[in-house]
Amino acid sequence: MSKCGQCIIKRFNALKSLTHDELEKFSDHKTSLFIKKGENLMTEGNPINGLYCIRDGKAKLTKLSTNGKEQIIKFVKGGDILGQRSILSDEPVGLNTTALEDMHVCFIPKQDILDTIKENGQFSLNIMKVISHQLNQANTLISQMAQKPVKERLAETLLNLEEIFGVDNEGCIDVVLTREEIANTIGTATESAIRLLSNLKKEDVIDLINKKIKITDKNALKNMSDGY
Amino acid sequence: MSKCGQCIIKRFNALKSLTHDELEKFSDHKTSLFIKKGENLMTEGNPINGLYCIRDGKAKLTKLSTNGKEQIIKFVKGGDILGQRSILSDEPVGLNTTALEDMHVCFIPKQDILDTIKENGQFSLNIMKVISHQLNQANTLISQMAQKPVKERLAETLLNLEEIFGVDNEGCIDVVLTREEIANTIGTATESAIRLLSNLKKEDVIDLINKKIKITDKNALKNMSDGY
DNA sequence: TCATTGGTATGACAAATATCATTTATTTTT
DNA sequence: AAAAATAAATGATATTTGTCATACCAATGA
Repeated sequence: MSKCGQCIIKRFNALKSLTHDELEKFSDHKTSLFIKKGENLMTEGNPINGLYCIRDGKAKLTKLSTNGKEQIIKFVKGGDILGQRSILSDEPVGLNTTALEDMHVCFIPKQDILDTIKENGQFSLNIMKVISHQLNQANTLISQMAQKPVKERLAETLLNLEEIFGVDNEGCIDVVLTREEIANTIGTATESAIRLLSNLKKEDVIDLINKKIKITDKNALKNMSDGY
Repeated sequence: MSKCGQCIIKRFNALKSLTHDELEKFSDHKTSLFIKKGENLMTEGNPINGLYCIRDGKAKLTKLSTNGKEQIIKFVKGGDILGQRSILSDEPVGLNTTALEDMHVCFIPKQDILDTIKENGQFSLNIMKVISHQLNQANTLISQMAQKPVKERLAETLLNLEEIFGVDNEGCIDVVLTREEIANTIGTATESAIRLLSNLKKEDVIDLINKKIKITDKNALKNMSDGY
């Protein structure tokens, strides 16, 4: 199995402040796992005993609401780390992590993480920064969900998706989601999401190519997301 | 000014893991401030240079959405600490903190906090726990805002308010909010909030006494918040 | 005391969104 | 390739929620 020291993923996340020795320890203890599209990496309510570092692939983080509907809270991709919140607060996992495509993930045991947090102040601060940033994003999302109508939330979501996943060589947002998943992201009925996407296409703001979405008028979307 | 070592507030929050020397340092550097009802302790977008520890009083944490409406994200009270997210992520303040009644607050300079985080692993972990817990709550709220209809969100909010602020000697939720503030918490129009409160009173689930709300049938509210 | 103000309440109506039904397209299985 | 299953699209309609208008009430100050 490859060494953590050589993994380029670590350059992009909180692991970048680790010393050589700490990386060696992680390397020795880590396990590598492969998750198939549709499978769960973590499940809401379950305990967790380590940190996951995504080497490759995309996933949705979801919550099941009391009425049985799935709410997508967040999307993650290669370079993101998962499980830190649950490890730190010593609470069960809060969100389901479901692979949107086949994933390759590294697992680092909880104790190694906690030891390193105590020893390496900079690593500790980096992890805090990640969580702090996530909290800020979550607060923003609460406000948007509560205040914005569905059309604005859809516009916002499309811009977010392009921001997170980038575009493929045809200019399409580089992730494949079902209409239902888009609806579950913005918190609306699948039919409503479909209708609004159709409207956006008619208004020449987006293009629907195969299973992917291409933003053709980003400014229009930005204005729309702000209610203009 | 009183010493941090004697402050009972510290028993209830992340400050409880501080050593005697650390508390002394905080004591020497801290300043005490009084915020009148309606005034802001922190303002969205502003930089922050320390941690606030609420000794007494209640506040709402809000975000102004692009359409100019206020969204209440969270309520805080004596014993809660504020500003840790912003300090740690080195980002501007994310939420306005507005006093719901006169407040007494202690301010501890940022550098003291950062020094202590590096030196005291347990304090560091406690702060992380606080933020992690907040992130979990925020994620839950996203799901509720996105998936639940207004009536269920109101029921949920009333239960939350009683949980946070407790009840006074008449059994009323011990905080005074305007109808507009309740509406801004659940993300609806003021008139809708008023109407739904009136309905709840007619259904004998709550009682409206002066400016306060008394939950008279908690079970009914719980069921309602779950959509039954 | 009266007048003014801000918060609360309620009705009438409009707009947004969900639900149900049906059709069409796309993918998967046989 | 045909059949079956799943996903997407669209119309019709019901429900929820927001907006506007107006009335009411309670606190406050001249």
